[in-house]
Amino acid sequence: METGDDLRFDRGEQTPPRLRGQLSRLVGMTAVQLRRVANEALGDVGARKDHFVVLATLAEFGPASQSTLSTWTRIYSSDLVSVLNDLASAGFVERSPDPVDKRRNVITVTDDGHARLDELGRVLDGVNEHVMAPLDAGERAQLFALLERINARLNEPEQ
Amino acid sequence: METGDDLRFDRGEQTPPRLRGQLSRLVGMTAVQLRRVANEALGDVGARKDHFVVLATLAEFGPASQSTLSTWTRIYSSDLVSVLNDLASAGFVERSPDPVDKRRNVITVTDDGHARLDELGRVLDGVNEHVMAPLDAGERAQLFALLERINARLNEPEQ
DNA sequence: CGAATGTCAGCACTACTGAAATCG
DNA sequence: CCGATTTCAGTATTGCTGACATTC
Repeated sequence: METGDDLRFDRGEQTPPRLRGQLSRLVGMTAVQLRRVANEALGDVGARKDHFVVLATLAEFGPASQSTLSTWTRIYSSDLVSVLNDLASAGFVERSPDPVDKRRNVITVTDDGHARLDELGRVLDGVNEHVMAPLDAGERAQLFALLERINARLNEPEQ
Repeated sequence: METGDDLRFDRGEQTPPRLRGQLSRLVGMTAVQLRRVANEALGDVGARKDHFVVLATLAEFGPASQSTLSTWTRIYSSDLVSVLNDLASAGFVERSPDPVDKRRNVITVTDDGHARLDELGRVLDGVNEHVMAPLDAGERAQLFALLERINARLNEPEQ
């Protein structure tokens, strides 16, 4: 099954030049892999990515309604519901009705929630360190800066 | 609904430091946006991302079986089927049985396929130019180089 | 009334798995 | 019999939309 097979010679991990120049492909492949390793690490401690995002945002900016939390985190309000269900039932946040506006809930991080945030932070720091090991501090800063500029461009009002 | 509302003061697009240091979040957000603009542009001419990937790979490396095409493109064989159905029914590739191994198909790009590849290439080049406009040539090269090193790290045999 | 908020149900896309049929 | 190839069916995750009830 090996000899005379002219369709399976090894191109290995090569990529055609036309594809190599596509930023969306390179970023996309990287994103998939990064998400995979991050989710694996978080899954080991029973968490998901959005748990960390919500806890970190609340810890930094203070209590908020779900709608403001949605704009801060860029997580859709509809998706926030199940994330907050998870966090609340585990005792990491408290979801209490806002006395001055009965449409809203006020979301607050508990002490357990701060501890959880620290735990998830350590997990993710480990992942980041492992992934970025080949880059020195200057290169890491440069990568972040370049990606943030691309991001800013993508978030500009179109045209 | 504005006065006395201490839950909605504007944090704007700020991001907590803990989140700003997460490579997976930054790359993930960038990937989502890049995919969106690329898909919009490709959708305008009735194509999808994988169509370009397959055509570009076949044009560069020559005819191949679906299984080798799968390893070259990193598209799962099961997902390749519908992509090739699209391309074949539009006349951009030919899927003919391999005479020396009746399990395989040989996939070949047609003349129309090469024209289509050029068309999609122009479309995507336009997208890339628009997105990377704020970066000069050196910065673009650096961004690609850094991402490729991260990618190589992620593709290392684990540990 | 119109607008905002939280909730639910569902869609589209993508990465991925499993199994079956055919053939080497 | 074992393994490779193509195909189909289906799962899980995620970004996103629409609708609804409640409240401002």
